[in-house]
Amino acid sequence: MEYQFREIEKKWQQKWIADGVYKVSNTSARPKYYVLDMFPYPSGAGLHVGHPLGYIASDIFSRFKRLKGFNVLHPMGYDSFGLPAEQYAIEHGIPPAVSTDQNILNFRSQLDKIGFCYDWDREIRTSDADYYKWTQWIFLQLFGSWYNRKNNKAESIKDLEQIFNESGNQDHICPGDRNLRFSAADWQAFDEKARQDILMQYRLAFCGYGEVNWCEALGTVLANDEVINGVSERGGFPVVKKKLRQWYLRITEYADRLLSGLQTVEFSDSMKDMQTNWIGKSYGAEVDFDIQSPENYAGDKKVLKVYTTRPDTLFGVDFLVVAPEHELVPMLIANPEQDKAEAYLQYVNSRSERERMAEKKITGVFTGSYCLHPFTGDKIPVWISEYVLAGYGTGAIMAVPCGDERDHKFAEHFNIPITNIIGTHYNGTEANPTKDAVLENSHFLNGLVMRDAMEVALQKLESTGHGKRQVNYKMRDAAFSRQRYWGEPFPIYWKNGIAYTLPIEELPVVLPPMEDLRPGPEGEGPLGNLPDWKNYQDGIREVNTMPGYAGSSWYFLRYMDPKNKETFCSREASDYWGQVDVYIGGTEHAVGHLLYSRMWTKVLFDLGYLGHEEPYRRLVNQGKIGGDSRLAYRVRGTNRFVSAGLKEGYETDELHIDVSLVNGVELDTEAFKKWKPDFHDADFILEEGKYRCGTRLEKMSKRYFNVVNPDEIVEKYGADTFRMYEMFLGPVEQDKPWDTKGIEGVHRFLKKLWRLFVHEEKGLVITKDEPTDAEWKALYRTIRKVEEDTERFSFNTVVSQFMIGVNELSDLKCHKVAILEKLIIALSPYAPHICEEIWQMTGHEGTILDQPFPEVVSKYLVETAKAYPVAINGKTRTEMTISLDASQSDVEALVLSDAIVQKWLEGKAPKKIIYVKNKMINVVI
RNA sequence: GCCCUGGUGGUGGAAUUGGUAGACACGCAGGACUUAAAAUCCUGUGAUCAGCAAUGGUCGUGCGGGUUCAAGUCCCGCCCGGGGCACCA
Repeated sequence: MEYQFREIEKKWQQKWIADGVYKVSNTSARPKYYVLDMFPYPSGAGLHVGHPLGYIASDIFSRFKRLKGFNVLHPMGYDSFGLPAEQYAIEHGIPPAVSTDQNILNFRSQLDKIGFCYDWDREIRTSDADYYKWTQWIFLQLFGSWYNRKNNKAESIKDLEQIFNESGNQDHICPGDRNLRFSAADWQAFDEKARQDILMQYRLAFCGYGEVNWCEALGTVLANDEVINGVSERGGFPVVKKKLRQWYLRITEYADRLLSGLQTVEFSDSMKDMQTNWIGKSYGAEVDFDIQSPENYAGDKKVLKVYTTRPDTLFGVDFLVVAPEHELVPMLIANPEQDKAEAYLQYVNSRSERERMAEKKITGVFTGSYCLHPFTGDKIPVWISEYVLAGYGTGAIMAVPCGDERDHKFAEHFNIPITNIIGTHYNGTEANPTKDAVLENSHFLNGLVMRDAMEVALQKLESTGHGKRQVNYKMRDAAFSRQRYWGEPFPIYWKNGIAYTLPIEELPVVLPPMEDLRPGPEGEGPLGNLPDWKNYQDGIREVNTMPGYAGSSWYFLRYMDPKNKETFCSREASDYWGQVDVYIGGTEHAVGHLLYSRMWTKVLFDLGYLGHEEPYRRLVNQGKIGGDSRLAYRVRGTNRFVSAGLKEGYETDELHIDVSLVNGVELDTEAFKKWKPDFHDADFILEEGKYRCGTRLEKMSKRYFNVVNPDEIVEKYGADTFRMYEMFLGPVEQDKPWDTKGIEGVHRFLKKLWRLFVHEEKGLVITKDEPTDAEWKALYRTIRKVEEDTERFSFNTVVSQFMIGVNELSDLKCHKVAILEKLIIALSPYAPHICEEIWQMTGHEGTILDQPFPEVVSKYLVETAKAYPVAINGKTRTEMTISLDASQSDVEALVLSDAIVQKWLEGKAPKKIIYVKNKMINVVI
């Protein structure tokens, strides 16, 4: 009887569902374990072989933990709001709700074929009203809270009103406007609008004005990646920046806790680095430079505040640079530079922030104005340049060319004289960002080492009132509204310019069905086109929707209690399941999703809805599987294709060929001719009778014809083979190319395993004989490695070890059930179908899923001797088997008596013999 | 530009803490079984030099230096690929 994987897999997938073996209970005597995948956006393209990589890893881990005696929560759902569905609706007239449902059906059928152990009763979809009701509810909590810096936690905005009523805001600096000051009497005198405007500046979810990419021709706001070189990706229309009212989350209030929380979780160091850098905490100073009034200057602000992290370089300032968006720019621009400056501003307005940051070309313009140095009184020119970003610090910098590379290039490019304050540390051609130089030309800082001068400068700035210490974060408050349709509506309506919340009884605010998703008037999203919906009592509804990360910021909580009608997740459920023990997903979510969900968790914790404030205890990043494209070379202007090895002799155009038409690199020329009508008459210049394609590793994408669908692989080799092969490809964390060819090896392994139990003609061949020590050793060595490596997510080496184990047992002709049944329990997380089938065939009742993971009996693994590599001067020359309890002198005597060692010694005495027990021996001559 | 990450045979990769580089597979070559094929099994397979062979020498983990008895692994400087950079998710 052969290994008939199709029958086996279908049979068990049906039986497992019928028996409800994957149902998870919130009450159990077993300890809990929560394994979570980053849930997918259900795109129309379906799954390719890259997607399930992380899902397979987490599935194996979940099954492993179950064998280890845990009550394992392993849910799946869909992040089903998002821009592509909306775009698809605009292009094809199919409503997002419809296409999303179709896509989810497709995803589900693809996932089911792979044999995952998800508890589908807990499935969630972020676009379900039952789900986003609670997303809206959490938004209301954010809206109804402020961050009390004294207590370091979110508190109710009602408490803040009470505080204002009693003592004004003197104890609680306004995060939205730190210059805002009012007394209790002021507060009591304010009208409703004024009070609400102030409260808005404290709320964790608040409204403000922010710049967006505005495309007049399309009448809509564009995402950064929809803008290319200042024009829209669709249609190529000009895109400019425009200020629109936006919702934000005050994540900056959590910056410090997001930083310190990193020390309590197991994320990779690189992941922690990325988050740390994103938060970008820096210590520095704000320095006030008085503006020397230009002729046309009429405003009342006379000070330009700059932010610097290097107050020690205060006397190396040669010019100041302000961001083009800086509020003082219109006042700073002075004749005769006015025209040039305005032309420059127009140019900058056409560029995205990313383009500006990536720009290597130096651009800028002199404003015509000067500031006065706070200590020397020198006149310092003020420039405008796009390399200074308005959102960071004060939007203005003091440029110190001798110490900062960008400032240096700027000074050189515009011929601005450079002051040297670090003596020989500056070579005149390149900035030196050292902190160890002794300062010169630096007034009261002369003679100090820069590192120490910082504190001196800070004190002086503060004591003279020219500046102050300032901690800054690169992180900005998170924009939380989108001018789009396919997202959660806000439970907010506006009246007299005041935002009011809808009563909780009215949640969910259901997204009204729409056919035509054209943008609304004046930069509004499509909901702006629905006057009936928009009107709410005597006000109007908020017509923005929430961004993609709203639903994904708390979904891990809903899985714990997915059907709860009373609350987003009961304290009982969240206290039982607690943190996600292992969270698996791609690094592309390193900063966005992970930081937002960490913040939401902290807010819910502060408000008492959760007992823990870090959502994920351990994070594992899975790599991407790249496509392995195949290329053909068409001789220019002909329909003739030249094989890759001969293409140098021709002028060719390169074309992507569907990978299914190619075996290895050899093109099936007949299939190619049938692929597209254009190629029907193609002819070929062959090498050695074959057409060889070029190859290239790149993103797996329809456009490159390199997409491999898991369904096809499962159909051809089975889910167990597919699961193991995905793991065998390499470390989960690493990016790697997909090459279907190697899958044969894994498939052969499963067939070989099968033959340990079943002979093709004789049927079952297992025996009840007592195993030998060699058999126990082969088994336990495998089990130990499987256990260790599974625990540390090294699944590729586990698959290798299973191959080694099965190879050894096959060589030993071992058909003993005592050995083999332990082996298949250990293998069942990796290849559940074949193991369950064998489990049943060998006479067991019930499922293999709940067996205990076999315990290693270490007496079979004890070694008494080791084959040591013996090196001469670090190069291995021979091998000697020596008892493990040998002493240094035993080893020296043995080694020196060895013929090969003697040959290399050439009669001389060795300088030293290094003996590292259980590792190696090195003879130094 | 900034941040992160990777680079080891023809290919995917292994080497967990500085200690036998290339485990395990794929591919390839040769052989067994078969009328034949498939399947299966066996042998070999980093490069290079010497040798009929057993075997032995040299080189070898992107490049150039360094530390060490010993470096794929640690340090310094470079080159190349991939991801992220706030409205793709």
